[in-house]
Amino acid sequence: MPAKSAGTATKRADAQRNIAAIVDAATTCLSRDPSASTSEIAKAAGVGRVTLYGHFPSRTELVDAVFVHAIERGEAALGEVDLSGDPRAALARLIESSWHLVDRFRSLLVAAQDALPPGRIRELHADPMVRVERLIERGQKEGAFRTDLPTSWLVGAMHSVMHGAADEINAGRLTPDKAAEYITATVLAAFTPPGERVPA
Amino acid sequence: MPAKSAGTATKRADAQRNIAAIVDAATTCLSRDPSASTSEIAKAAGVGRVTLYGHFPSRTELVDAVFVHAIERGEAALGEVDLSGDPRAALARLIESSWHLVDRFRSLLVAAQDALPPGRIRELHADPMVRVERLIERGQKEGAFRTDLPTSWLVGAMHSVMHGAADEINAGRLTPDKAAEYITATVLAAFTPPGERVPA
DNA sequence: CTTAAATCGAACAGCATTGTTCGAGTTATT
DNA sequence: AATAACTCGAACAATGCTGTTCGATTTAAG
Repeated sequence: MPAKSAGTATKRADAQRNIAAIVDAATTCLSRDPSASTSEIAKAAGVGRVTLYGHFPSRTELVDAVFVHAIERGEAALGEVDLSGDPRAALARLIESSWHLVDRFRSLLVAAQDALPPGRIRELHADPMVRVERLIERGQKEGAFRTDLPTSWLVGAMHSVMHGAADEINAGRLTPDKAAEYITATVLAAFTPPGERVPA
Repeated sequence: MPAKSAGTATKRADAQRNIAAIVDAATTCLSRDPSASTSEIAKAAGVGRVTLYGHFPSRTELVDAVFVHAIERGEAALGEVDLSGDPRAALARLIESSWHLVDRFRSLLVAAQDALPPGRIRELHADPMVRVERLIERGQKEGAFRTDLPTSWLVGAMHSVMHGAADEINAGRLTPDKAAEYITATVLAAFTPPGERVPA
């Protein structure tokens, strides 16, 4: 009787291991090629294609699971960032952490964009978004960040610059070690209220 | 005898019309869906699929032709922008013009990215890029723009913000009429040298 | 040790795409 | 009006993907 307690259909140990292997393999495969096929992913996971479909009813649901997993890992990392104190310093710390996530998972975002139904991505991005938004709002209230542009725009601008940095690295015009520094300098300047001096 | 002068294989008038119609239709189709099929494009052009392949040997070459055409139109528009005088004002004018192009052709860029061989896009973007780069370099020499970040990074950052604006519009968080204003405010602040005041 | 769960590869059906071929019909050009 | 260029739709082959079914085999769990 596989049902230990009511409702929870307990999977066998090897099944759980394979599921984890598939999600892991899918993460790396989709990060390399957003349109990676299920064959490719199954092979990378060291598993038959049938097994994959045994655990995920469709490619779409697999991509969804991978995306959810990535978001969770991101949330965990971002949750440990100290967002107190001077908003500018806090933003610098947040960028430092966020940047690595964006760089690592941006191709995966592309995969999600043309596999998942519209709106699903923003639904999953909502929580991580809030963290950034809160910090920016606090900075605006304290006069550290400009208020002549909407908070949502500033969030988007920060996102855009990070994505742009990933592109620059891909194009070979930027080295990964300098990225965080450039992003921070650019965003801090962009957030400075008109009439105020840009921090050095 | 269709050969009027040596070498130039003169196409018949209706053929020329159809080619133009195909490129036009492809532009709008690929702008809506970067993975639009040749059937879709042919139908939109009011032309048989065979005719399309009669003029373009492969889907790839059609995408290339569309992209080249778009770049040419863009170059023409940007060539009329006055880039003299205060670098900040000139940049604002350049953004105003560039923005519309980015907004109109960004999906087409996606189509090009996964249809054209790597490097081809940057090859075609080289000329338009120079225009922006020159202006930023002048601004840097005159002390209007920061010099603690590479020119190529600043170019990329401007590009990223414009692309981000297009995303915001797509997501319904931004209206097209405010976009140029937001972009300009953000980029001008981002370009301000550390220690200097952000222009109002 | 017994049983149920999980695995495997091969093979199938279905779908969409690209690019080509054919023959018959239409239209611009001179 | 004669000719060559052009167009059309239908049909074809080749490819690659998704998702499913089959029967045989391995493996975890009580």
